[in-house]
Amino acid sequence: MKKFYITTPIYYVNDKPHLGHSYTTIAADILARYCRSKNVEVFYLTGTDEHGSKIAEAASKNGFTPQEWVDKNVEEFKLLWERLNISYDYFIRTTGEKHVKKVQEVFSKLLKTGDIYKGKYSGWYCVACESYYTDTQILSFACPDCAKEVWKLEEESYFFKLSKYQDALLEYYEKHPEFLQPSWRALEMKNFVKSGLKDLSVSRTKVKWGITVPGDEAHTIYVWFDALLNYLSAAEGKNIWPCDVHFIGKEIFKFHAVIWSAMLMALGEKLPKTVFAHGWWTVNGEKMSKSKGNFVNPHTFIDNYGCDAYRYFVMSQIPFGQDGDFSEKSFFDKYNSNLANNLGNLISRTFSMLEKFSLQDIKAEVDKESSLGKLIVDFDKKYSKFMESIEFIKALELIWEVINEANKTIDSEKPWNLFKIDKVKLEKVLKNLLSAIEIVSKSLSCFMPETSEKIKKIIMDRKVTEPLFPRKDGKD
RNA sequence: CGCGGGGUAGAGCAGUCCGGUAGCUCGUCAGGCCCAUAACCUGGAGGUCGUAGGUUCAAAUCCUACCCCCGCAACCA
Repeated sequence: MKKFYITTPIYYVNDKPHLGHSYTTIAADILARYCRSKNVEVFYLTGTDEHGSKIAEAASKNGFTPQEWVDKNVEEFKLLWERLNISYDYFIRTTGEKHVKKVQEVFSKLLKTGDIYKGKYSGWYCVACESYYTDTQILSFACPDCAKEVWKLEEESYFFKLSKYQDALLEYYEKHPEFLQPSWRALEMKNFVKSGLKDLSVSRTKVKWGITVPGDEAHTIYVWFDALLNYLSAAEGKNIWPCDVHFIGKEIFKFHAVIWSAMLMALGEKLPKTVFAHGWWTVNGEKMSKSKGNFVNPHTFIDNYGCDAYRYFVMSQIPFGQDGDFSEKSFFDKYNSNLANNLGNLISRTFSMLEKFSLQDIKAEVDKESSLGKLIVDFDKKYSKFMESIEFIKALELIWEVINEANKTIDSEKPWNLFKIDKVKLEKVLKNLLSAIEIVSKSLSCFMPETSEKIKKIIMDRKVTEPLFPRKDGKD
């Protein structure tokens, strides 16, 4: 049996899960479900990143130990994934014993091979923000975040020999065009690597909440070095490395395309087959940010519209990879027009006709001569192509093409007239519609699992008991 | 000359590689239908395709210059 290993990033537990987190996780879920539907054995990994100074800070501010704090916050993520019907196979936490051990093991190994060495890190340090900044980030000796004075400091640090892998990385990108996607984003990464890589500081003396460097208690391991290794530690013993797809947001593309890849090279491990960086959401045209407090809380939309409507909206609103905008207005419009009117109403009218014309016993059968039938015949091939090239929006458009054509067919064939004049034709038309609905239900199972099940049940019962997506009123 | 993405109807986007009647969704207007969740179907209105030049019989599409928006520019996941 083929195996497929897919991951989301591990999310930093200090934030509550928002639109961005849910987007990546839903996308990965859709691909995972698609693969399972093709009888591929899937390992879908998600989890949380639980180390770092910000977490320690927040914990103490709230009167918790860091561990208590992350234990509490991780539940927020698990709850949301449950509500969104996320079918992950394993949830990794970087404070887990197995992961910690793996990270220290890797660190020791690279120390031994010389890919990690002890050196001196120097940079501009802001006492208030407790972090370092580079020359380019500093404007006239002021911290770019809080504008306070910064000081040139130097401290002992372990470094990863990132520079050593510059040429190997470029060669790898060249030989594996499918590795970094979308390709236009890959160009950015290539240019970045070409511009020259510096060795990466992978330990901190000022951060206490982290995995300690084996044999050197004064240092903790840099959170990214720790976090990236989750993909490897979670897979240990499962014989599924290399990973097939890392789904990530564009803001962390570099960490995956460059640092993670170099780490794997240093370890002698294979690189993942694909790293796919999706775009960012704006909200009502504005960037999501803490200062604006405009993070979209998925729960609000799940409460009002349901889990599947939410999954549908985020996938249908923008092509996967590009940036896009989230607004309640567009959510509302899409819900009504695509889900309630097109899909929901198609199901309603079809099954009410079956009942009205006493044709509940007929079986689905494609009329290959009809334009609807032609769509159905070509469907699987096109659908698979879009899913496999991670063009989710195109797969959805294809499904809606069938839905719209089915609605058109009803209008042009006028079954209510056929009922009076041509019962043979009537059956033919309705059988064709049934096969359209079957294929819609089947192909929607990755995107909207609950809805897909509901439609299946409607097909079985030959009866709609309640609307799939009740139309919403009250918004302009 | 740091790197990259983008500027096409009221909104959101496709089309640009491989020039040839400017297309889709939503909204809007008119008509149709009556099976259906006031849903569905058909048609109309609405764009000098960021600006200025150039190549060509023909440019949203190719070339040149410029303007505007948005990311990235490594130690905050």
